[in-house]
Amino acid sequence: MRRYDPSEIEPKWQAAWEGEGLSLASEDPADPRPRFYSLDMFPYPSGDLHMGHAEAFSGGDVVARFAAMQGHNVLHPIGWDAFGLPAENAAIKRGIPPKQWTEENIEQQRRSFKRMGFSFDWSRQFNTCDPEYYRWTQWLFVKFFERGLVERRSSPVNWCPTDATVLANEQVVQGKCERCGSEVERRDLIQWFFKITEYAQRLLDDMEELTGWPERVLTMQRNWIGRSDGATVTFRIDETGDEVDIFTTRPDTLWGVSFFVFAVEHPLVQKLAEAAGTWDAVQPFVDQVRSTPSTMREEAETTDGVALGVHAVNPVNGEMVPCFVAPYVLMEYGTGAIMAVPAHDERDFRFARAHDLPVRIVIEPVGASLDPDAMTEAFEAEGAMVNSGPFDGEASPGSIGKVAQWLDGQGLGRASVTYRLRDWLISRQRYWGAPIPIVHCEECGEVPVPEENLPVLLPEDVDFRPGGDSPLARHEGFVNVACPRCGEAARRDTDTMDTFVDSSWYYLRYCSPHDEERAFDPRAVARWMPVAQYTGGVEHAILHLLYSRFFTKVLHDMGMVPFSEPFPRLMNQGQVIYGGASMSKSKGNIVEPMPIVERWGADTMRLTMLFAGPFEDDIDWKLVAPDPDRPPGVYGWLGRVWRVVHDSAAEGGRDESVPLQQLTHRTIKGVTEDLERFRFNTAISKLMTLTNVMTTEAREGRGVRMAAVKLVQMIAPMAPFIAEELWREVLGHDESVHVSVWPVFDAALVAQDQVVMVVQVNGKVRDKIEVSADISEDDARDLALASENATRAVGGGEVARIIVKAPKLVSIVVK
RNA sequence: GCGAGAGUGGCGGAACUGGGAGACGCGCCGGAUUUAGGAUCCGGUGCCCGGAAGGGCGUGGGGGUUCGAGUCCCUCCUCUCGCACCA
Repeated sequence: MRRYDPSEIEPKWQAAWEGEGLSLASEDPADPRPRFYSLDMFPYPSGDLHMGHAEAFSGGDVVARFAAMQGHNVLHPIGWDAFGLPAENAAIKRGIPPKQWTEENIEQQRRSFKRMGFSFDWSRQFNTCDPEYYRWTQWLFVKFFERGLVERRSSPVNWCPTDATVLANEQVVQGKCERCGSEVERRDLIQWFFKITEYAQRLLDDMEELTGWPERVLTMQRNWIGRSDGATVTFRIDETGDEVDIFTTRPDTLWGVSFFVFAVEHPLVQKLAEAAGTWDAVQPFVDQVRSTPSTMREEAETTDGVALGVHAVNPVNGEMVPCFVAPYVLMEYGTGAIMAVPAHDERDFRFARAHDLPVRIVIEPVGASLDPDAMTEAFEAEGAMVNSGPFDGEASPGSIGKVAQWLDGQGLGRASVTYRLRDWLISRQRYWGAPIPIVHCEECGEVPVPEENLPVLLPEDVDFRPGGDSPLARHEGFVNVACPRCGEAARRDTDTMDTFVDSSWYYLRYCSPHDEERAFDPRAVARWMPVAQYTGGVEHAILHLLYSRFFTKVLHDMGMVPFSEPFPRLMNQGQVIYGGASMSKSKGNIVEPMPIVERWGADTMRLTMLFAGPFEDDIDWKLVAPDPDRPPGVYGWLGRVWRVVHDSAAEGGRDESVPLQQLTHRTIKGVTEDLERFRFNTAISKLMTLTNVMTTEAREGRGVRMAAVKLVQMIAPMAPFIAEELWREVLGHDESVHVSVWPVFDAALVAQDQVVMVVQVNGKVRDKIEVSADISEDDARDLALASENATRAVGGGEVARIIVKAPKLVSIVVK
C-alpha cells in the first residue's frame, strides 16, 4: 500500500478538476437540477491567504460541494474586492502603482485558493478595479442619482490631514486615523451621500424575511438603524420669536422641562447669542467644541455647556426656561436641540446639577415620592404622571401615545419617529477607487456622465500620493471636459467612491459576469438569486450587509430585480486567533496557512479548521495545533481512512456485519443533518467513529467495502483531495466523487432494535439494562425493579413512585 | 451604561425537545510491533476513596422548580463581542 502523501495527490487532482470543468455552474436551460447559489464574501487582495480566508472559504466550500452532491446546479463564484485605501497605501510604501500591487496579490491568492481546493467557478472571476466592472458601478451611481437617491452636500466629517481624505467613522480609532495615527480633524466639507435613510424603515421591516441570519447580526442592524418612537414638539424662543423643533421619546415628561439645549452646530445658536449679547462668550466655546473630533467629544466633560441668555417657552404650560449650548446634544440626531427634563433623564440630570438648575418631578414611582433635592440620579422607570396638567394620574410610560395625540390636537407637536441611521458618505479624496461619474458645469450644475461615455476611466498617469486635495484634481487631462449637456467647458468630479459601493452589488455581477451590455442580465439574476447561502465574517454585519440590502431594495424599486433581500441565509465564521488575541504583525503571532498546506496538505488544513469547533466560534490556533512540528490531529485520521479504504478494496467482497451496516446508515443520517446546519465538527467526529469501527471490523476479517464507499463520499465535501484519490484510484470509479450522488440512509438500518435502558434510584443511575426498543412500560418497570443494583440502592426503603419512559429510562423514587 | 453571547476534564470540544455528563480528537500513561515511518496497532485516562466490586463528588458561585437540571427560573461573578452622551 502506498503511503498517504498529500503533496503528491492534491496538485494532481486540482489540475484534473480544472481540466474537467468540475466547478463550473451550468447555464443550460435544459439542466433539470435545482440551482443553488453558494456565495462567500469576496476577498480583499492584500498579500497572500491568511488563516481567516482558510477558515471562511473552507466552510463555504463544504456548502457548495455538499449541495452539488445533493443534486444541485451550484454557482460558487469568486472575485476580488480590489479598490481601496489598503492597496493604495501599500503601493505608496513600495513605490509601485496600486494596480500592479493589486494584480500581483490577486495572482498569489488565486494560486493559494486553488491549492486549497476550493471549488470556485473561475470562469466568472472579476475584480472591482477592472473598468469592465467599475463601469457598471458608475452606471448604478448614475441610476441612483437620477432617482434622487444621491446628493452632494456639506457635512461635518472626519478628515485625516496626513492621508488627506475624509474617513469613515469606522476608520477613526479613538480620535486618530487608524492607518497613520494622526489626530483626525473635524471639517465641514461638501461630500456625496447615498440617501440610505430613506430606506430606514424598510431595512428594518424586511428583517423579518432574514430567517436564516444569526440573531446577533439582526440585533446589530436593528441597533444601527436605531428607530426611536416619540414626538416632535415646537418650542418658541421668547426673545426672538424663533420656533425650534425638538424630538423626544418622553413627551410624558414635557411638564418637567426646566431648561433647553442646542447642539453647537445648530443654525440658530449664533443668532440667539447675538440677540442676547452673549456671542462673545459663546463663540469661543462653540469653536472649541466644533474643532474637536466627534469621537473625542464623548470623552469631554459631560456637563460642559454655556448659557445663551435667551429663553424657550414650553408650549404645554407657557413656562420660560433658560437655553444652553452644550456638546452633549448632537446635531446629527433628532433636530439638534432638546428639551431637558433633569428629573427623568440621566444626562439632563447631570447637567442640571452642574449648572444648578431646577429639577422638577413629573413622574412619581408607584407607592413612593421623590425629593428633587435629595435625588442622586434621574428617575427613568415607570410611574404615574404628576404636575402634568390634564394628564395627572396617568401611568407612564403608557401615556406617551396619548400625550403625543393630545399635542397633535392642540397643534403643539405630533407623534414622530427618528432613526439613528445616517446617510452613507461615499466620496473619498483618494486615487484608488471608481471615479464619481459626474461633471460640474457652471450652467447645468451636476451632470451625470451619459451611459455611452462610461466608464469614466481612472487615469494611470497620476501622482496618486495624497496631497492637499484629491489626486485626480491634479490631472488636467482628467479634470477638464466638455459638459455632456451643453458642451461648454466643465470639470469632472475628482472624488472616488467608497469601496463599499463596489461590494454592494458584486453578487449580482456573478450571475452574468462578462455581460458587456449591462451591469447584470436580469434573467440570469432571476435564475440564481437570491443567494441560497452567504458565508463571511461578522465584521461585515453592519456596513456591507446593510449597504447590499439597500442596493437590492433600490434595484427592486427600479424593477431590475424581482426580490428585495439578496441574502436570506447568512453564516458568520469565527475568527482565527492565536494565544487569545487576534493575529497581527505587531504582536508577531501570525500563523500562515500556506506553509501548513505545503507540509500536511490542504485536506488537513481544511479539516483542522472544520473540526476545531462550531463554525461560528473563534478558533485559537495555539490551542488547536499547539506544536507546529507535529501534524494536526486530523492528519492521523486521514491516514487511518487511507488505510482502511485500501483494505476494503483488497478484501474481495466479504460480508459486512449488521452492526457496521447500521452504524454506516446512522452516520449517513447524522452527517447529512450536520452538514445542513454547518455542524462540521460533529460531522467529522461521526466519520471518525465510523472509521474506527471499520478498522476493527477489517482487522477481525469482516467486510467494510460498502462502508468505505459511503465514508469516502461523506468526506468529500470537507477533504476533497483524499476523497477523490480514494474514489477514483482505489475504489475504481471513473467519474469524480464530487459528482457522485450523496448517500441516502436506509431507515430500517437506522432504527435501533436494542437500546440501553437506564435505571435511576432517586435520580442517580444505578443500572443499565439492554432492552428491546419496543419494550412496554410494564415490562420496563418490572425489569427495573428486578435489577440487582437497583434493588440494593432501594435498600429497605418504601418505593413512593416509579416514572417509566420506555425504552430509555425508569426512575424509582424512594422515601 | 445599553444590547447580544458564552463559562463543561490538562487542552479543542460533544450532549436534538429536561432523562447515561465528558462523544470525537489532542495531550499524557502503559503495552505490542517495526518494513525507523513526520510511524502503526492495542489498552488506560474527570476528581477523590478502594486491590477490586463498589461508593462519594462533579458542567463559574449561591438559591429555586422537578422523580430527575449542563439544559428551565431567580441572583451574583467572570469573560468575549457590538453600540455608546441617540434626547
